[in-house]
Order: sequence, then structure tokens, then C-alpha cells
Amino acid sequence: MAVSDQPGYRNIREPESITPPTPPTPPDGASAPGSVAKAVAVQDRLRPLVDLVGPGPAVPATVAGLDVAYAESGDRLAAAVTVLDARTLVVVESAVSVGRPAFRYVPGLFAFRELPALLDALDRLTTRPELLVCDGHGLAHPRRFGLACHLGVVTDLPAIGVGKTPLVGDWRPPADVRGAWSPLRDGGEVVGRVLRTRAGVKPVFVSVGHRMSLDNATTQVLALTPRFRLPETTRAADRLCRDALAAAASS
DNA sequence: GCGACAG
DNA sequence: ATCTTGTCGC
Repeated sequence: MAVSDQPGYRNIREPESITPPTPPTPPDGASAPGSVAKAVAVQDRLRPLVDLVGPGPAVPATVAGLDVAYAESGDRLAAAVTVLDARTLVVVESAVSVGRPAFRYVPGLFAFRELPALLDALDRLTTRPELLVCDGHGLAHPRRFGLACHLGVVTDLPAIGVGKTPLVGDWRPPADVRGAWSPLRDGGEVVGRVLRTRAGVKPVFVSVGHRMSLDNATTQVLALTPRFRLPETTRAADRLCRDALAAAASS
């Protein structure tokens, strides 16, 4: 079956000349494929490497948040990683990387767009965080290999995905109480949880990325959301990459 | 053929 | 993702 015939993928075209002449492709899945078909192939190859058991750290010392901001022109981006003390939620280290989107946006292939810049930012850290909290999904993905899985496998760090909107799956709104959740089901399996991090506010979509159990992922997200809908890790990274983009634009 | 579609 | 006008609430 052709890629363009697969369910859930309309309007898929080859990413024309958005990707500059690409150097030799490293075999670790960290670089940008030259086509949609190759990107899907990379996901299919790396998916078996996801550790679905975990359970991951119960009391991590440090937790990293990752996020990316785009220039309005869409031709420039800033990726940020912020490392927080998991107990105090204070930022202890951070790094940014400014560059170009590595792939056009295609639902399901989102990781290829941001991964290179995020990995570059991670490389600039002196600390190795004990958990990655990604802005996007992990297993809650059409091929069970969203950004959080990709980032987790490539770095071999425990990782979870926290999305603001669903990509796949059926769900019912959880009770309007912080901590309430309902399963996110797709294709007959539970791929994540719809978690209420604040009463009276839209829930978030939590899924396993790598080396984490869904229970622990839920626990960690609640620990990171004492006050706001989104994890403090994500909020810190969001602020940082926006600021970095603004700074890069004016210099 | 018509929707649905992380950021 | 980013742009947008107004509105609500602390």
C-alpha cells in the first residue's frame, strides 16, 4: 500500500525543496529524511526499540522540558531544553539551538521537523536529565512512534509526551477534578491518558515515550503541574525558545 | 467522496 | 506553530 493511501494521511506530498542538500544520512534516526516515505521507514525501523516497560524513575532528581518556537515566516526556529529540579521545579540549566525546520509539517511525522534542533540543544547541556517531557505525543501516534518515542529512543532517556490536543484515539472527558483521567484508546489499545491537570480547564494528553509506564508518566505530569495546565518544564522551555527566537531576530 | 490530522 | 479582538478574572 502506498503511503498516500494509508488511512489518516491525505495531502501527503514529497517535501519538495524545503530540505537543503542533505549530507550523508546517519543511521541513528536523528537526521531529516528526504521524503515522507523515508520518514515513515525510519519510524518503522525505530519503533521496536521503544522500551514499553519502564517503569522509569519514581523520584527523578531532574526533569527536562523541550519545546520549539517558529518565526512567523516559518523558515526559522528555536529549540529549547530546560532542566528543572524535579522537587522544587526550579530551572537548574537550559540550552537553546536556533536553526531551520528540518522537515515540513506533516501530522504523524512531526518529530522530523523538530528533532535535529532539539537534539542539538540537548547536546549543549552539561547535565543529563533523568526524564524528558516532550511537547507532543509518544505512543498516541498512528504508528505508535511520536516525538516522545523518537526522542527517547535516540537519547535512550526516559521520555513522555504531553500533548495539548489529540492526534489519534477516542476518549471521554475526565471528571472536572485535578488528577482525574480517562483512557485514550486507538485501534483497540490504550495509547495514553486524557489527564485533567486543573479543574475547569481543558485536559492534556499524556502518553509514554520511552522507558516509562503510563502510570508513572501520569504521576510525573501531575507533579509538574501544581498550578497550571501544562507542565512547568514545558512552560519554561516555551518561554526560553520564544525569547531566543526574538533575540535571534533582532541580532 | 467527506472528515480528521501533535506542533 | 503563528496571527488575531475581545473578554473574564485574579
